[in-house]
Formats: sequence, structure tokens, C-alpha cells
Amino acid sequence: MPAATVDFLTTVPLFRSLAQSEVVAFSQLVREKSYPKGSVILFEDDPGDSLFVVRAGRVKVVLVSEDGREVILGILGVGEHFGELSLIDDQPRSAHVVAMEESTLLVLRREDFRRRVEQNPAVAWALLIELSRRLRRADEKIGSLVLLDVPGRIARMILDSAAEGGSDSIEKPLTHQTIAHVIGASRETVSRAMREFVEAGWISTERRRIRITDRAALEKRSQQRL
Amino acid sequence: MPAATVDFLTTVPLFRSLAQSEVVAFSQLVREKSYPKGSVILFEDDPGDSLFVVRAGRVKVVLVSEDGREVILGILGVGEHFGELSLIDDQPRSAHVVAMEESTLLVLRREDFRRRVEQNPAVAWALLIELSRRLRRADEKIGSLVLLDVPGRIARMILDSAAEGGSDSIEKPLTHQTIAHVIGASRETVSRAMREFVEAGWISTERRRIRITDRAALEKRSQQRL
DNA sequence: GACGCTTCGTGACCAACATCACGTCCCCGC
DNA sequence: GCGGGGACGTGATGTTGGTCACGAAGCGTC
Repeated sequence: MPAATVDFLTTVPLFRSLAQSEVVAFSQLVREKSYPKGSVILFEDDPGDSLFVVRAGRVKVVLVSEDGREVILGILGVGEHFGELSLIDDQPRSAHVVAMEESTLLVLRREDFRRRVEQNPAVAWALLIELSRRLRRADEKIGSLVLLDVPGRIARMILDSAAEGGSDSIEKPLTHQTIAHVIGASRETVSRAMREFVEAGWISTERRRIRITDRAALEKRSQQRL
Repeated sequence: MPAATVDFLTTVPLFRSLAQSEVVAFSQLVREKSYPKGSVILFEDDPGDSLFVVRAGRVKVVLVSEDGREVILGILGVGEHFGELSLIDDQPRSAHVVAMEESTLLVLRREDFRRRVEQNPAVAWALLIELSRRLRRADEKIGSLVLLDVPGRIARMILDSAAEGGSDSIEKPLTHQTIAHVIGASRETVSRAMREFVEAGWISTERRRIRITDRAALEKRSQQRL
């Protein structure tokens, strides 16, 4: 296994707190696999026996209704991971995961994962912290779905994305369709709401980029329904 | 600390996998506290430093919007616990918790909790399993908020409640108002939808009880939007 | 058994969004 | 440079479900 993998793993939050030797141990257990854009990495209800770490590309976690409408539960980029739930509780996968671009993933099998977790409490603790973070986010999302109108949810999403990026401009070229799936709205409504934000001078949209020009207004809008 | 507390703790999933001696250790660290109906046990954004186990009564976990509307993220009964997130990741509380009835809780302080978790991997593992369960539920809830209409969400909630109880009758006297807060709808809409279910012969409502009379129909309704 | 409080039933009205149906633009590959 | 597919803009129309405004039952309390 190339040293590049070790270097990469040390940048992943889940493994960051580990000793170098421990990371090396992990790096020898993973297998690298790549998926073309649009391919399904795992299906809801499958029995799951591996954990995936995004090495390159971007994937979306989705639920799909009988008539084909979809919700995006999360979008994971480089360094993020998914699939640990099934390893922890032995339940089937709770959602589909689809590659949004050509992506390469590191795959870790259940037995290897479990053995390492049991031998190293630091991993268990890191996992607890990560699950806590996700639970908070999920609860927030439930709150925004119920308490906020569509523009409010978009405002919040823009602020969240900017927070991740660390600045007030967002590079990710998420399509309106994708945003719609994330916040639970239609593509058209997203288009209209974003135009209003631009007209109000709260954001500006360049080619492949959204820039926040009035953070205070966005924050206010993301907290109240009109 | 009375032996009753020890007996009770052994029935709590979080502690069930522990050795008797370990449970006794925990029982000596907890403090019992009771809260009148309607009182707020903890506030969102507070720094949190304790874990609570419901010993008697029932509590609700809620988010409240600026204009006072509320969402119920969860309703916890005897044996369930809350507040562990803040102990794990040191972040402020993510929601309010309010006593729905006169309730008594066991309180465990952060330091005591952490020490025990670090010394006993079984507790960490039980916690991981519990957080996984909650995460799955939260994601399901997000899915149902986006993909289902109100009657669909009610159908699903009825089925879920029945599953918890283990039979096809639900004793919990949840008010329509409470159901509305859980599924993100108005009290009136819940009333109307439930009447339709009764008229369709899918459920029957006696005094303090809902009985499922056509599970198949409910299941179907809980999977599609009309 | 009478009061009061909470819960529930129901009609009328209205707003937010989904949906449908286009047209335009942009970008990418050939 | 040209063609084509995906992304975006925008109007018209319909429907779900929220809100308001009542009245009628339950149910616990004195």
C-alpha cells in the first residue's frame, strides 16, 4: 500500500487522533476502488459489511420514494466516510449511496474495522464524536424542514456550505436540482428563491461560484418564516 | 443508593451489556431528580454536563422557532436517556427537553460518565449502537418529511408506535396536537386525517387507545403520496 | 354534579409550493 | 464552429395543508 494512502488517512478526522503506527495498520487493510459518475455504490436494505472513505470525488446519500422522487441526506467529499452504521449495529444499509462524479473510495471490511476499534479506544471515541456531529446535523435538518419555508432553508444551506468552506464564497457547483433534493423542494422554487436573494443583494452568483454579500440578511432569513 | 436503582439500570439498554458490578458502580454515581409536568429540564444552547435517564414519566425533545412553533424530535419514556451528545463532543445542547408529565430522572455527571466509558469499552460500544439507531431514525424522519404527505406520515407514525409497543394497539394517549408537532403538521390536519383513517376502517379509536384494524392498508399508505 | 381546562371536530379562506410547459443559455465534445 | 444535452428562467395553474374561528365533548377537581 503506497505511502500516499497513509498520508491521506492521517488527514481524515476519524483517524486523525491515532498514532502513526495505527494509521499504517489501517492503511494495510483498505482496498481502493473507483466508481464512475452516477454509479450506485451501495443500495438501501443491502446487508452491509464495509466502511468507505472518499479518497477522490464526491458521493451523495439518498432516499428514493416509490414514485422516484429523491431526498439527499448528505453529500460527502474527500476525507468523509460512510457505511459505518451497518458495521456498528449489523442492520441493513439505511440509504443508497451514489457517485456524483467519478470517485475513488477506500474500502474497509467489517472484521478488520471491528478488530481495530476494539483494540483502540481512540477510534471508538472518534466514531462517537462523528456520530454525534451527524445526529446534531440530522436534527437541525428536521427542524429546518418543519420550521422554515423554502427560502429559509436555502439561506441556511448557503450559510452551512460557506461555513464548511471557511470563507464567504462557495466553490461547489451544486446544481439547483441538487439543492432542491437536499432541502426538499422543487427545482423551480429553488431557482426563483435564489434569484430573489440575488436581487435583494444578499448573494451574487458568478460562473461556478456563489458569494455571500450580506451575511446578516441571510442569517436573519434563515431563522424565520415570512 | 437503593437496590431498586441497580435493578432499574440493568433494564436500560445502555447498561444492559454490563457486568453487575459495573452497574452497581454506575448506580452510585447517579443522582435522582424530579420535574413537574411542563418544566424545562434543559435548554438548547446551554453548555451541557450531564446525562439523563428517564426513571419515571415521559419527556419530549423539542426545537422551537423564533415565533414559537415547535417540532418534537423525540419522545422518551422510561429507560430511555438523553443528553449524551454534549458529554461526547463538548458542544452545547442541541434542543430543549421538557417533561410531558411529572417525571423523575437519574442524572449522571460528565466526569463520572467519561471515566466509566473509558474504562469500559462495552459502554462505548453500547453508545455507538444507540447513536446508530437514532441516526437511522432521524434519517427516516427526514425522508418521511420530504417524501410523504401528512396522512402518509401519520400512518407511518402509527405503525412505528405500534412496533414499539409490540402489538397492534397503542396505549399512549398522545394528543393530536402532540402528533402534529412530531410529524410537522397542524393539529387540524391531524384530526381530519385520523378521521379518514377511521372511516376507511384502517384504525379504530377507543377512549385512550388506537387499534390498528388494517395494517396492510396503513403500510401501503405510509409509502406513497397520493 | 357543576365548573373549568384541555382536547377534538369542522367549515371557510388563503398562501406556499408543486407541477406543467415552454424557451433560453451554457458548455462540452466532435 | 456546430450540434446536443443538461442546467436554468419563468409564467400559468392546481392542490395541499396552514390558519382562523368557532362549538362541542371529555375529564379532572372541588
